[in-house]
Amino acid sequence: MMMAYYTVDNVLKGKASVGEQITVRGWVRTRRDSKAGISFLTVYDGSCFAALQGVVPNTLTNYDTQILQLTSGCSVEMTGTLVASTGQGQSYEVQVTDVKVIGWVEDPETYPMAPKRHSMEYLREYAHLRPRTNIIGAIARVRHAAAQAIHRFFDEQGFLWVSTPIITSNDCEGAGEMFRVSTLDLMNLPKDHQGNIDFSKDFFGKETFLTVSGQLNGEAYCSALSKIYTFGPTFRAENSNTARHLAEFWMIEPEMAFADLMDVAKLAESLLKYVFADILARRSDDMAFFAEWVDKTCISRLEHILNSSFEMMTYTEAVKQLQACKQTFEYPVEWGMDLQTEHERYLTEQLLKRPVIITDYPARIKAFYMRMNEDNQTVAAMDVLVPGVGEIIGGSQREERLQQLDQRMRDSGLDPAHYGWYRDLRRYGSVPHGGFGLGFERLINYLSGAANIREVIPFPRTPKHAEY
RNA sequence: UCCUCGGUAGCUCAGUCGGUAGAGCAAGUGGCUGUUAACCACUGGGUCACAGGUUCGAGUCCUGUCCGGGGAGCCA
Repeated sequence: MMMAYYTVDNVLKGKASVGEQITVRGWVRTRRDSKAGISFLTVYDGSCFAALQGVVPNTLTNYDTQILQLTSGCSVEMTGTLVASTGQGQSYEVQVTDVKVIGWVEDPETYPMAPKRHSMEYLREYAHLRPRTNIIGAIARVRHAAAQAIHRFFDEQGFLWVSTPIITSNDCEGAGEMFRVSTLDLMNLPKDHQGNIDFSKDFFGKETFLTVSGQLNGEAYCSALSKIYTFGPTFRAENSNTARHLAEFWMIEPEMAFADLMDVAKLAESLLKYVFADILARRSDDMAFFAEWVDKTCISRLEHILNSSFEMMTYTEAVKQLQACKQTFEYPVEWGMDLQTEHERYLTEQLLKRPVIITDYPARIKAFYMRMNEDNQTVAAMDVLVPGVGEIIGGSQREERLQQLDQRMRDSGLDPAHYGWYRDLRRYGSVPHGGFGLGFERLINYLSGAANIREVIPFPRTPKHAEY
């Protein structure tokens, strides 16, 4: 007989017909025995949130020897006839005629993924087994769907995906500490005449690091192809121990030519809305799970956002609002100071209760490449803040005027001579342009309601943690 | 890195005034059952994070180290 393999998702979506002989392969979620002479075996394969229920009669030859020994986590190949289910909770089930055990769980008592609720902290210690749980599986599917949606959005909008380098010699970007890339022998470092490490002997002949941002390279391609974006890994060697920082994370950085800050803000809003709508439509099963077990509001708040526009507010206006409100803050609010987390939270979570775009920050607290405004005090920068996660996007219109750029570099303590190729972009056919960085994991955090960013990347890298 | 709270069974936790250990879940066995967060009964399961100290006696008090949670800074 021809064996027809199906994923659980395809079976539940009706791609197999009732009465058909089908085979699914996956892992046992639960086994429940009935004295009616049957066992219920639910099998998942990750293709969707739901598991497929098999009804296993005790007449199978391996019923006593194998079926009754199956525990959560065992891998099986289950064959039988697809039927409409008479029980509640599923539309289809399989009248099983054969179960092949592929792999046993050697000791069910100490199998780390017991069929019960585990804490997120516990699951994190088993990063190689946690994708077998409902919640991490759901996050993995949502993460995949969000990445696909982002690529689709940009493609539809005429943006080209540019792969900017992961190893870079761009230093002092002001975006944080960098991881060094080197092949030098740490036990026997080459030294120059002054006794400094001689990096001319290193692999690239100079100091190199893992990228903290693809933006500067992105600007080069934007200055020729008009609309580009990067989507790749990013590395920050900050000693950050929070629920929203990783040492290795993924970032999306669009860059648009002939664009001002308002164009950039509009792009950010339409990108986020596109992804929200897409996830609600395509991963409704996983979102329903999040809404029931993780964050009751995670669906309703996305729907609400889709029906309203983002709030926009200048930094100066935000400072006024914070000073006028009755809330008492640990840190005082004063024009010229960076907004503290408590301030950002108040604005997005209490005052507005939805995403807000803060624009036009004081030049002193922002990076050198952001474009100076007419007032000569603020720059055309923007941060998108969302409830629960905080800053999900940071972006700006870039300084396209060479003189102003050089001045901003010197004011930031940087030597323009070290930025030759970046300055060239302003010397040859410079155009107004801008873009932003979207933290991919922060986006998944917002979508799923997961409280910690370490749950939304498969193998999180944080200070002192690079296992697996 | 700073502040703060914690580390006790496979997991989540309780443990009073310092007197050698408890529950729920999970697991095992049996019962019941077209079940689906199953239910009922019984059983097994402990280097109380680690090292030192105080004490007749430490899960409990003190010191140090390691690890984890929450908050902050850095930012996406």
